Amino acid sequence: MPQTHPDPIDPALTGPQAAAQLAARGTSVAPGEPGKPFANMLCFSVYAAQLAFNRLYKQLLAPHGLTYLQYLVLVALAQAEDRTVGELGEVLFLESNTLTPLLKRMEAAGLVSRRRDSADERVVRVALAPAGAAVVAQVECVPLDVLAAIDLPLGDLHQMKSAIDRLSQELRKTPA
Amino acid sequence: MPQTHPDPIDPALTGPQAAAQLAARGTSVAPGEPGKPFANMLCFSVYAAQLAFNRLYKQLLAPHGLTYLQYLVLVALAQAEDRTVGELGEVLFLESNTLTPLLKRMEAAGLVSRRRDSADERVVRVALAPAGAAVVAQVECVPLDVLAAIDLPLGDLHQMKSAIDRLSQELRKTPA
DNA sequence: CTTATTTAGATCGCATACGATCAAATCGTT
DNA sequence: AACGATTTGATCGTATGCGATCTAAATAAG
Repeated sequence: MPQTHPDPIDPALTGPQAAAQLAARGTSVAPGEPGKPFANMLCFSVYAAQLAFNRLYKQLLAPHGLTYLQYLVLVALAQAEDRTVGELGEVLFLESNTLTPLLKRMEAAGLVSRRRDSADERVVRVALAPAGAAVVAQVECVPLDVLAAIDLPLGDLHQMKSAIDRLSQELRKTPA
Repeated sequence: MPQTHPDPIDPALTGPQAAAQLAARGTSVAPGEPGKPFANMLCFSVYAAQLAFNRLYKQLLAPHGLTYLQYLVLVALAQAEDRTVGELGEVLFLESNTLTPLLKRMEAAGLVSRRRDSADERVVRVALAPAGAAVVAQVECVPLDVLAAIDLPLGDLHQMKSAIDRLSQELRKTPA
């Protein structure tokens, strides 16, 4: 059966794409090349780096049944008796609309426990469950493996982290 | 009706979360504080920066009916006659499983056109549609607005971008 | 004490991302 | 021509993120 491709792309407006060649110097910090559309966009560099980090972590965490965000939650919980959903949101820069479904999945997987605070029934306290603590121990070496995969001087990484954190702070100032 | 909270958190394993205090020095490049679980994780800094960028761009792009990724696609298409799905994937570091639904939504919105290559029917060529070109013109100033919101020296941003790009490259090497 | 306001999570819909799989078209070899 | 392997997108299921809205609990006002 030829000519019946899964997605034939029906009419489709052809359109005069002559309107190209627009500056498009997003978060521009330098003039751009034609082949590399995002060569000047700091935002894209951060975006691409996050994709790369996420993919590398995914490879290392998937065998333990963890996603990167779930790993972050476990790390955050490993350093405290428990944390409320709001406190988790503060350290992760996320809201309950993201955290609640995430924490429910993690609870279903036996990684964390969720409990209403008896003093304030609005508050949900999240803590590491036994299985979660076990997984935390298993993935303890993952960050070092990632670090080992990066062939750059530790000092450079320190500087980079400080710089990115400053940038982050600046970006979080404005939205208000 | 009291005591019937939307999500009561049924049995929930209480669990001895005593297994905390684990090093958890993810992508660690320095010793950590108790209150800041990710103070040493470069990966988290990148993650948080990406969230912050995305939120700021969302504010500026939403009035034009664009998401950040859709904006990136338009920028990429503004600099070329057209691009195949694969070529878009190369510059955006994404695969067809993400791009195809995205491009279909953008086509439905009249932002881009999708066409099978007549020479090779496997290939889909994506180009800027009239409405897409118009939106590109409208959002031309967005990157400068973002840049203006960042109270840091341009030189620092240049350096930061170079450093992040190097990091990105390193991270993309390993997965193979 | 009763009502209005605030606060903490939860819910819903939509838009990314990605692993796994599939279909169609092309290419390479015979 | 024919058939297997490769290439290019598309499809599906799941997990983030987030705007908008909702509920219940706690608090403030009267």
